[in-house]
Amino acid sequence: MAAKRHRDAAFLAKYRPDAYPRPSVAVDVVVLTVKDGQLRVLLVQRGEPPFKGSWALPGGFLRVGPSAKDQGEDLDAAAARELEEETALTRAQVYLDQLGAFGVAGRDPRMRVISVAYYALVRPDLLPLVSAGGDAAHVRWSAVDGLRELAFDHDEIVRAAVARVRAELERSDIAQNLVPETFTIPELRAVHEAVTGRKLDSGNFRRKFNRLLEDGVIERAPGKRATASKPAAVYRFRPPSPA
Amino acid sequence: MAAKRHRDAAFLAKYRPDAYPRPSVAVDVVVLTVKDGQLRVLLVQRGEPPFKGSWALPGGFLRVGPSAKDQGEDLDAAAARELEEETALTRAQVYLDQLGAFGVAGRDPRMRVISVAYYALVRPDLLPLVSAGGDAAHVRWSAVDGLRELAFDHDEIVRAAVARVRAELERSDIAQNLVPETFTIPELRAVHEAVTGRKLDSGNFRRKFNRLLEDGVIERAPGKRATASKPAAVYRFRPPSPA
DNA sequence: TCAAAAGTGTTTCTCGTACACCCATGT
DNA sequence: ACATGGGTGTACGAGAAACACTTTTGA
Repeated sequence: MAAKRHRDAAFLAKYRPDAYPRPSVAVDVVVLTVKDGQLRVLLVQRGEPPFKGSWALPGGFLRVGPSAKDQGEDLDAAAARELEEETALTRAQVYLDQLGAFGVAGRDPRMRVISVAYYALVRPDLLPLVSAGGDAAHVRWSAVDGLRELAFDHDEIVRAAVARVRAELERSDIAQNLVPETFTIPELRAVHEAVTGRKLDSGNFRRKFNRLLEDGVIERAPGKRATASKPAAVYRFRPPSPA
Repeated sequence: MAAKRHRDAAFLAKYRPDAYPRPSVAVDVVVLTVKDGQLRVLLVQRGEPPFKGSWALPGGFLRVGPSAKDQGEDLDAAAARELEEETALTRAQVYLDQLGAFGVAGRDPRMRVISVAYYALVRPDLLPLVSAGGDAAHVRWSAVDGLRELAFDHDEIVRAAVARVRAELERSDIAQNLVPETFTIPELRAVHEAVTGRKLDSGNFRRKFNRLLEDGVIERAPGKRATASKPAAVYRFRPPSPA
């Protein structure tokens, strides 16, 4: 054991990273929205091997600069770029955050690839912009449950993203990135129901909502909205105050 | 905008990842423990440029195989290896989980490096094994607050790890990775206090502890422990039942 | 007028927080 | 004997959950 440690230390001292093979680094984005009362993920059909014809997450390789001075784009920028290429949505329009790195050896049959996954939340009123992007035939909003046969380990990445969003929903205000600018209480509730997959008591949800109102997180917006029955009051998330 | 998208699409179609520069991928480990009532992180002093002489997280480059068939070690394995090289602690002895990827361009002056950060929790009774590892002169357990002048962006990584552990502590049982096999209620409370940085009410903590007892997460261990005052009962986390 | 969904009220339980207090022990 | 810290009891408030009920509308 001590001998092994010694070998490792010796190895490290001599280790010259530029003399050894490097992995490729990809950035994949789990683009999520709520559509038809369901949490859905944006998938694109691959036109190239490997996994040609399979559905996969939008993504691509990180662009690395040629020199120490020009090291290329940031990871965040790469995620925003991939998002914009596939959906015509800019970073300012969506919530975008890193999920983690997925790098099991063999996950890409061509070569070693480390994928840094991001997740994005798209408000449903922006959905038309997405379709306007590329060719709709190879893009699809798929329900997040029971996904199979995705390229690479992308189903695992989607599962991780969904778990993350569910956890985040309970502790923060990310729900605002899944409703239009203005919304009614039942609409916000529908988002929570879609994400968690559970029916919520309307009365209890209203009380929680009222706490957000009192705390100033949410404010009344002008007007009412016609619904299937009684019209509902319209609200908006209060924009972050310019400190 | 549409024109830009088109250029990007054309670029992508022709993009041959192996023809473009790749980043190096490093794995850094935030090794945490509770020592002297404080949450502390393991730092090593760099013996090589860049940042020679500065304190940094233990870490190193991911070993990538030479071919599509042999793609090298998994990210998790690399983290476990780095941990063992620096501390002589094996993966089975500590809690080890991924934190995320840190890849801002320019974070390493030599070349583009994406660092996949992990965090590890070390029980204090294993601390002697750590010092037994490398040369103690270049290893240090530093308090996590107010860290400055770390190499690269390692202070940012430590901050992220601490935030993660604090959040995790409230929702899971990771505290068990920061106490010895058997422990008293006040000892576990001291861990919570060290991690959160707040004094906790001993009575309230005891009630929360009792819930864990009732839920079978924790069980009584034989014996008592002598303390500065009244001896305290000894407990242990119940090992996960072999399903 | 009837169903659907908005909106209100009430009750119960759990949990976090604050705080007063008793008890066993080492010094 | 007394300070220290283990261990117990109580009380309040916030919030989750379950559920009964009224009100307003479109069909």
